[in-house]
Amino acid sequence: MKAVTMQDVADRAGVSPKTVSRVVNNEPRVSESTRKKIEKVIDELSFKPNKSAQSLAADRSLLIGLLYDNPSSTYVVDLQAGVLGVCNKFGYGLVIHPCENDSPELIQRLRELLVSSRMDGLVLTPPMTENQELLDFLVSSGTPYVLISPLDNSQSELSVSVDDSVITQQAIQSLIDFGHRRIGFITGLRKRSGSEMRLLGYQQALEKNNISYDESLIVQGNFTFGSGVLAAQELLRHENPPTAIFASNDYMAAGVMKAALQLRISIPHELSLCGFDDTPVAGYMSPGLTTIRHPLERLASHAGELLIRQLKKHTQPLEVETLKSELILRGSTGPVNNKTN
Amino acid sequence: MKAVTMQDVADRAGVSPKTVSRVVNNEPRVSESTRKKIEKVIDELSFKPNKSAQSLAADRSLLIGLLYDNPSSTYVVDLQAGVLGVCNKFGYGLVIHPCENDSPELIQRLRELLVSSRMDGLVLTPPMTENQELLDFLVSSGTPYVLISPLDNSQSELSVSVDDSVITQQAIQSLIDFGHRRIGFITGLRKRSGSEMRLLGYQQALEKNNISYDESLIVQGNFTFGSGVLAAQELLRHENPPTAIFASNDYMAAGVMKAALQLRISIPHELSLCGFDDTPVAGYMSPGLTTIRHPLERLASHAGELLIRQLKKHTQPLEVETLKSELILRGSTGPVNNKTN
DNA sequence: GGATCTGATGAAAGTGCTTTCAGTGGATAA
DNA sequence: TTATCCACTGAAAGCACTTTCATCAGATCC
Repeated sequence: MKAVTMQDVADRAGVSPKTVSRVVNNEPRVSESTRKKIEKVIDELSFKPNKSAQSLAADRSLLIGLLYDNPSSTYVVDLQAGVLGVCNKFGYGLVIHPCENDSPELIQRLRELLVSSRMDGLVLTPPMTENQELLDFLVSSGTPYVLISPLDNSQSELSVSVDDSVITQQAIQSLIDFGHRRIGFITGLRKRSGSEMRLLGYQQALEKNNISYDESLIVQGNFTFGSGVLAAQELLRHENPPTAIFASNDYMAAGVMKAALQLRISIPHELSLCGFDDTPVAGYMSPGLTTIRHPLERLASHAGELLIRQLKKHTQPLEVETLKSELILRGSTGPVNNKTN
Repeated sequence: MKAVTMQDVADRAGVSPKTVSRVVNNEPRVSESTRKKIEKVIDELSFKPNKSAQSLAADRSLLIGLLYDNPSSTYVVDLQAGVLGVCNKFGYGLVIHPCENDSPELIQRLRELLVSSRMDGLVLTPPMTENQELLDFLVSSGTPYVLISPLDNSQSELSVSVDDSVITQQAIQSLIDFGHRRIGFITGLRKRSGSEMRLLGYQQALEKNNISYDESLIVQGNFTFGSGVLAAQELLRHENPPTAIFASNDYMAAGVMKAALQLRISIPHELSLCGFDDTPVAGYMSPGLTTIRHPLERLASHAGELLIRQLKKHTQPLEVETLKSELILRGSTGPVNNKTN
């Protein structure tokens, strides 16, 4: 089962290896006729270029890296799926790199990875997208990268984003439409722009509906189940408790559900609850959790394609496609229960 | 920032590139003194061999593949973490390959991947571990592989396994110790050996405690939330319903919880519930779900190491370490409620 | 019509490592 | 002592591509 080489193709097509190489790499300066001829032979022999040889000769690895630091495995898997898809499409390999954004060794580790894997470019996800030290390092080392960001960061060609504030506003609006006026908000880690954008969306929705912003309804969480429980307890023991709670992710929402159960507050009759991320938990809770779903896989594939097109020389620029997040309505939200009013 | 080559090291150490290569690859026939000397230079220059060149010259990619087809993303991420760890340790790259075991194109896709990525070996996970056609293909194509299997499949050096039956038996025993005698069992997909092993463990536990096996307490599920709901409904409407239910995974257990809620059956007071896998859901449900945790990451790293040692020429065989699954007790299981008796 | 340009093609020289095979010198055997 | 062996080392030839640069015919120009 000896592998077919470029030389084999060249011989069969009656051209030089260089011309085959031109066709393989989509280079110009090949007459249409010889291109067709060579493509035919490539097909017949089902020739695949040897990646190692390509890398060695061209001094590029045909590898891109995906950096993430996210406790939600569904999030990670969706990202991977997206990037993997484009990688396959363009003949690139994917190097996955789970990391710890807060680790002092982050950059050192990455540097090692960059040396050993020689990745041609990187896709960064939050929170690394906001790690300035990291970004500086990448720029200084000349590593191309693309960000998947929760900001509408249209600043550059370098990022793909969905605006968390827009969809959050929509979710809050849906609660308001159900008649809720006092809506608790559990934040994520405040330093993350995603958290800030969600809070912003909340504020915008209130403003739009002339509901005054009550600081005491905003409780700090840290994206974990436990923090959701605590935050909910605080909110639900409020002297004038909210009739709805928006949690900045599903895990905290699950925490709210637990707290509500403990306090014998029924969802959605006495309390409406909305999460964020549409993790499997959301569907498996009782009642199902109303939540927000980002088109993660497509975001990731978009980011990957952006990166790869930037890396390849002879490619058309990517047409931009608008990606929309979705509000998933389930049983955890509903009309305000009037008996309490 | 020109990269350091083997030649540079050779020059600085006053030896030939070949000797440096010997040191890098841990080959024998190098005197201790020159080995030390070369290692010193490698350190000073922080030389890393160029993977592409290595691959090209030695005709091996230094890549291993991880094949999985599992809806649980935590499962997938744990596996990846395990294999990734070993890969880094041994200077290998990891190619992740989510696939569909039932797809007729599975083998074709894999063949393409094998051609384009030239992976040196594969780690297979269930259900691919039981896909004979796939295994045959791998053997015939001469691709080394290692299995992560739920069978105690000590048949070969080629597999790493934990015996699902043992830990299931333990879980059922714990229910029996709580006084349960009628224990419902929701199976997974029956063709999977993991499912069979779990059922076997259930049967063994009953037998050991002289509890007769009641076929009507066994309901078929398919690992999904929905199937859990249905199975639970069937069990709970049984004329002589079980006081405890074992679901073959957490998702189905979540389904049971939902069904119980609908039927106003309280967990754990009126019904004990045990899941399998210890996914995040288990911790986020109310009450928390008693479940079983496999040491997945370590299984995966073990499998990876087994594979890589097999691939590398100059390595010691791996000492076997016994990996144990764990029963995680949470609020969903408890003593039989005597008021119903 | 000769000079110049241009698009298409190929020859040759890398790319950084491993392989194969040929030494080399000292130790062991006869 | 001489033949044999063995541990250690290196020279040279790849590996399958890409790069650079040269070539060459036909088109374009004045």
